[in-house]
Amino acid sequence: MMQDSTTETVSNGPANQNGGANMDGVLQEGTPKSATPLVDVTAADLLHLQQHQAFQVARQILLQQQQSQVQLQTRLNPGRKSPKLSDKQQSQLQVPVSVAMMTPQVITPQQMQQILQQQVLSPQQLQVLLQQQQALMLQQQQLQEFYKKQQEQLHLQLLQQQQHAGSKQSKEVSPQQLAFQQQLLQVQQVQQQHLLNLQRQGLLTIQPGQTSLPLHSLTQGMIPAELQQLWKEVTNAHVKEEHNNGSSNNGHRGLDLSSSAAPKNPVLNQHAATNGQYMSHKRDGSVLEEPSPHSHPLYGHGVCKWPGCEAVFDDFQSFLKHLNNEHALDDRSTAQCRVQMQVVQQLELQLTKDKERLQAMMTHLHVKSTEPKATLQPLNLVSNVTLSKSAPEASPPLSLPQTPTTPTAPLTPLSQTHSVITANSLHSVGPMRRRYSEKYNMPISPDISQNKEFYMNADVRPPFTYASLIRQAILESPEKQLTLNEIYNWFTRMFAYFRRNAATWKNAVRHNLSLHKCFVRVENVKGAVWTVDEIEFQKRRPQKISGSPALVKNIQTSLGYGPTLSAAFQASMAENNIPLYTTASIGSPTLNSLANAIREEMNGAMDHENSNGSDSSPGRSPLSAMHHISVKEEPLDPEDHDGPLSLVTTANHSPDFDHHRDYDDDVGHNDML
DNA sequence: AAAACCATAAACAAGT
DNA sequence: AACTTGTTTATGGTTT
Repeated sequence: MMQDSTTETVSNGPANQNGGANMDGVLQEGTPKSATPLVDVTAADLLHLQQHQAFQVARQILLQQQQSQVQLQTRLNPGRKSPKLSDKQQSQLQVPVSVAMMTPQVITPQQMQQILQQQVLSPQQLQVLLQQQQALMLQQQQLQEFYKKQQEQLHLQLLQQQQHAGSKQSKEVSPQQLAFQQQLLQVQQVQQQHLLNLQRQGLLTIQPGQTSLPLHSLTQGMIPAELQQLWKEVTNAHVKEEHNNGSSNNGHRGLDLSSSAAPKNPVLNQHAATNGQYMSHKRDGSVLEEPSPHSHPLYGHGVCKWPGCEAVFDDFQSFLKHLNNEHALDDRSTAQCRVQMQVVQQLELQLTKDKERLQAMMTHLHVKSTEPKATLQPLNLVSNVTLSKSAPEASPPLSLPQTPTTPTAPLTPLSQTHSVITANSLHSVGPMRRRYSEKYNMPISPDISQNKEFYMNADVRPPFTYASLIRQAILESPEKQLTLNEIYNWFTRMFAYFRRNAATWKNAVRHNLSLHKCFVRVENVKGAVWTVDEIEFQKRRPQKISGSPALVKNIQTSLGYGPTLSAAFQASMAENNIPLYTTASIGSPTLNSLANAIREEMNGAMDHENSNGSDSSPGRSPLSAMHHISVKEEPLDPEDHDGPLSLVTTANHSPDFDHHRDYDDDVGHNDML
């Protein structure tokens, strides 16, 4: 009694972990405005639209990085540089895009290594992944292309305006021009930011001569004062350059992308020196000696590999000089170093993300393969998905036993409804938000059945209440009765999620059993078993869809925000939260990501729902909806018997006639975990 | 705003 | 003594 007074340490554990763990450092919604105070130039309206998108993208990244930077800065320089720094920093932050990007890491090398180690890829997977990456790069390149075009257009417009205005003096331009120039600047800045980001993610290779980026990188490590100064120079020079450029020739501006920030070397344009054949005009001054290691990852193909440098050298000596000279130990270099760390980090994340994506895709495809049949033969599907589960004695009851629940709710319509939940309905999202509460209770079984594999492997919390699940467990049993332990086992067997935090959910199960009238305890020879009183169960107030809102919320929060973010970004953010949960068979990580994807959909899926009044399947889970969505995408998939990827097969999933016994044993081990 | 639900945590008791 | 099984109570969050 007394001794227990100390609150259990466990208490805060699960809840907090689930809920708040990852979200702190990640970006927060707002503050977009500050980044792009675009002036409206009617002429550029169209562009705006396009640019806006680009901005969004860039902004997201920036915000994220800004945050972490500030955070870190404050952590690193609590006292010393603080006065100056914070000062400058603020001004930096004010400059819409300029800086933001220098963000020292947040990941320790060890963490990274850990990540790496945990990601075990088969060669095949790796290959696929690589392909994916390539595709990504392609995308990025296209984006770059797009930027270029934008730039050109802007230049043209600028030119026109100038001509009209008739004045070439940058200082006395019309308000319009000013505005326009501003905009131009911003656009360029954002572009650079974005490009830089891409670069850092290793998605974009900077080519020699593309000084803009390097320069930008340089900025990263600079002392604020210096930086600001430089920024001014650059921007000014840039503007002028633009003017000159515009007025004199628009012909060979082809790839002005670089010139925007690096007016100095118009000659060195990226398209020129792909192979590093160029002589770099980079300022190379005095020669400092600093013994440098022989192995130089920083030197390759005659090019200085220092991030953002790209200087070209004929011989190694020159390079060494350059290295000592340009990349000596100073603020800038260290900053760049940090940046590089971040690059690595980014890559890690990217890799993780894509890997997960890949596996999710595979998982998805696999699942999908079983889906179509569902559409065709709702009932069979269950056994289908359940595959091995050709339970001899219990086959009929097990598949869709819940029928009993509501005579009013015919099975077929039900399953049909399920399949109906397709992209269509999804898109129709509309009016009603959330759940289709009303309606009776649900046959969650179809959902469970259909998503069985998913739940078995993915560390995703099933969107059902404990009560529903317990009921399901009991109903699935041959005799419609289970001991507590058997119920436990069912949970662990059917849901990866319940293979952890046993204490928590088991308590919840017990609690539910006791609490709800619908669960009746029956004394037995061997002890006691639990049964379900359907009537009571039905009595309960119309349940909401997937049970606990808390659950859903939980799920969603654990991943970041769903709805509004672009898929890409969401992904890129989601990865921050990737749990490294390693479980059964294949890839729990994958499944996690699958879950992510699904969750994305969930937001939508859940919304539309109520559309169908006739259906009486409130228990539908978003997940199942998701499933069908996927099915929808590829309606015809006739002979996909086993599914293309046998990956998903699980140990559990083998034939299990007397599965009860089997699992009880198996799970027994797990339980000890 | 209140009621109904749900999830969690936790104290306790009785049995093994 | 340590667990397991059940029962209750309390708290906090969400939906209707």
